[in-house]
Amino acid sequence: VGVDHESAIPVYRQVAAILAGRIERGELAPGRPLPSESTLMGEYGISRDTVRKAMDVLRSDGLIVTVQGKGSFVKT
Amino acid sequence: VGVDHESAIPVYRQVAAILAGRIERGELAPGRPLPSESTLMGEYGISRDTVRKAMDVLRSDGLIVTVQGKGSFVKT
DNA sequence: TGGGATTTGTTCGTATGTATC
DNA sequence: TGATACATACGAACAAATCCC
Repeated sequence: VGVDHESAIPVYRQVAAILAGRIERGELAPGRPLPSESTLMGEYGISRDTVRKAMDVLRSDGLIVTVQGKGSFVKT
Repeated sequence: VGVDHESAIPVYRQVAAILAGRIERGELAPGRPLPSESTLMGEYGISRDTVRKAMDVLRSDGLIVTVQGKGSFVKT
């Protein structure tokens, strides 16, 4: 599963949708950490800024919580 | 020798070039430790993030090796 | 055995600038 | 004009490895 830089859908929304799907399917279970920003940058070949924007969406949707120095976690 | 924050050359690349020069001249000899990240932060008035980016360059160029808890050393 | 100091490793928080569309 | 995306740079917090006493 990758991102499409040609798509009309912004990359950060594509990544947010991908991660939301992984959460919905339980692939990323409640309480578990998401991949780090650095890992996601590598996985999808995108900048940290874009990763963070995707995380902002998930946080706004109440799917994750983020802790400085620790990581982002699927909401329980 | 200092860094120029106004230069078009990123600070981390300037620092990498400075350290590379010190290695080339033998001022930092093979096997010897480089100054710690903390020391370099003070010497050049830059953040740890920037110091580490400079180290990344030197490591990629095969000039140094880094060991957690010990330091970075000029490659022998 | 244990604890403290030092050092590097990893993570998120924030701001600025540039380029593109 | 505004949204998107990348790069740079500074902070801050926590973790892990090493060393020494």
